[in-house]
Amino acid sequence: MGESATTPRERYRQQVRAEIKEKAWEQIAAAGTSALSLNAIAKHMGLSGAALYRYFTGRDELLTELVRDAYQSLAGTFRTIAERGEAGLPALARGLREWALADPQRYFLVYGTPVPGYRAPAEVAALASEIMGILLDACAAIPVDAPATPFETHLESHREWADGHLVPPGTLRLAVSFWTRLHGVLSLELAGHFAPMEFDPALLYQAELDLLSAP
Amino acid sequence: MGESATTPRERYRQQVRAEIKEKAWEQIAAAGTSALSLNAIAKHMGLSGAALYRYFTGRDELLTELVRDAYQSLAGTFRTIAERGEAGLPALARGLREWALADPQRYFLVYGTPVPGYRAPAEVAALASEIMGILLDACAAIPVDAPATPFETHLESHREWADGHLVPPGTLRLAVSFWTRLHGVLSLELAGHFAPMEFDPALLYQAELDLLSAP
DNA sequence: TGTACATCAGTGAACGCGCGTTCACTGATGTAC
DNA sequence: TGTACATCAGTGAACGCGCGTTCACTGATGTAC
Repeated sequence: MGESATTPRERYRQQVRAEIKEKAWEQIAAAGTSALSLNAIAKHMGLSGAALYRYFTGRDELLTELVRDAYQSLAGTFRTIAERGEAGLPALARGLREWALADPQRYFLVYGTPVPGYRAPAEVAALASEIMGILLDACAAIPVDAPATPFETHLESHREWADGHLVPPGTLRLAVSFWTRLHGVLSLELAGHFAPMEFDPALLYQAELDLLSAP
Repeated sequence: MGESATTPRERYRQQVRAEIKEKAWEQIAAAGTSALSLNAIAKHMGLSGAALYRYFTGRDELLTELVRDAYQSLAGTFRTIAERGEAGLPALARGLREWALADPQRYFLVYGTPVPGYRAPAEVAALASEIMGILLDACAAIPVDAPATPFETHLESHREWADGHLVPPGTLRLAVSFWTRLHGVLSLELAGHFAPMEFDPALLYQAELDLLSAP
């Protein structure tokens, strides 16, 4: 329902498009983003390579859509948490971690090594901004001290990017630290850098979260 | 000197090998690791593609050597700082940042998105371990509290990886946090995720460093 | 309900490309006497 | 110092491969009357 207005043909189209993307994710998971190939996807689906051009104008459009979907997925996760009213930092942190672990390659498509030439689709900036906005709102509920460090002082004159969110520098710093610290743990964990050490990354993640607002 | 025993031919060989690697880095910087190609390197050097097989058994060996060089470069940076006797955390942090900014793609080769199938050369584990060792030694100079958080308690029974370094859990946690927090800032910065916000990442980096040992 | 036409998913052959890699070879550089 | 031989850097052609992409086409599915 809600899609009942679409014709069967259009429904079929969307189904195949979805299946193409699904196979694309499988391929990325198996051999990385650079191994993404329309021909290989087609073969996996029992189609000729040319058939996919009915659904995507080319490899670039597919990749761009995957990136967009990845951002949308993370933004959706945050939005859902916020709408449930449980938008504290712990809830967002848990959501972020679950989202990352559910599909590491999706995480890397958003936060991983950038391909030097690649330009993300415009829509992505808005989604990234929404994610930051939800995080800022959650941070605004936490009391912060007056600006003390040089960075916080610096933020006083560099916070136009937080437009619409009337938050003090301490709050901005909290949001940024939330982001960088949790990302630091997640990316090293997902890249396998903790493997030689036997500790549980989940506990480290929690510890970093706990130290955020209780300095 | 020290290499004066090598024949001119051997010297030439090493020179060409070095030039190949140089061009390889340029190529990686320009279009990412996945774009690394022996033929393209050869063309840039005015050689036929086949000529490079005198210097590397294939693309894989070249890539593996670049990875090894990257690790060696970071380990060397840390080692030099430690040998100078200025092995405090601020010195290591500064060294890490300079190393990362000097060549972002080299940084990403070490800490970036892993290629699902790829296995790092064995030598790399030893270098990673040396890096961690130097960091642990620096952290050992800083007084820490008795284990308080679940993560620190957990570390008491999971610290065999720090063998040879007789450090308390609080020290291990400090080293791990140093690593993850600074990496969090660096990787987001180098990937361009701070671009929309106008603040200076260097100040954030410094702030994260300052908050490490003064919780 | 049946026929005539339009739409559109998918095919298969073809294109040019750059890749990694092998191989028999040429010619310059070094070594032994 | 000069000659005979071995070493080795680099060539150029060739291999098979998979890639992205285009194009004229077939045949099934939907639409209009």
